[in-house]
Amino acid sequence: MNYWLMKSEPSVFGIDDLATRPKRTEPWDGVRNYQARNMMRDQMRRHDLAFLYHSNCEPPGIVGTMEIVRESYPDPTAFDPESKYYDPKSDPDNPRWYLVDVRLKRRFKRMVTLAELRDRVDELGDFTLLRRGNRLSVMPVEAATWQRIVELAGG
DNA sequence: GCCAACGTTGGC
DNA sequence: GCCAACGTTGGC
Repeated sequence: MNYWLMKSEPSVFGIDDLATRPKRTEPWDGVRNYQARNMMRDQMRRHDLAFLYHSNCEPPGIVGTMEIVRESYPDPTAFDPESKYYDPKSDPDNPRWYLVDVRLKRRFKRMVTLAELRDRVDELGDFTLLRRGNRLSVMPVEAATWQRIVELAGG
C-alpha cells in the first residue's frame, strides 16, 4: 500500500466535481510532467490512497482522500486536438502521457490548510509538499505523514 | 498581479 | 552538451 498526494486547481476540477461524478470516479487526466507521469505509470497500484490537494486557491490545502481504482493507461486527452491537454507528440502507438482513475473516498470535515501543514512541519517528517520550490503535481507521501494528516483532519 | 522556482525548448 | 530564453506553477 502506497500513499500519494495529487494536486488540482478547484476552479478547474475540485472535490465538488469529483463528488458528483458517477461512482465518484474520474480519470486524472492532463498531467504533463515526466516525474509525475512516471509515478502514475510505474508506481501507483490499485487500492493505493491519495490526498486530494486544492492548489492555486484561497486557502490551498488537503480536502479529502481518494483511492486509485484503475492503474495506468494512456491519457486520451493527449490524442484529442480539441482538448486543452492535446499533445501532438503523443502517438497512440507510443503514448507519452499516462493517467490513473481515482475515486473519492472521504471528504474531510475540515480542510487541512497548507499554512497548518507548514506550522507542523516538524511533526510531518520528510514531506515533499513542504519543500522549497516544489511544483510536483503528484508526489509520494510517507505512511507516518499520511497518518498524522488524517489525524489533523479529525481522524 | 507579482515573482521565485523550476521545466522545456532550441540555437549553437 | 551547454545554456539563454521562455513558459508554467502556485504561494502570497
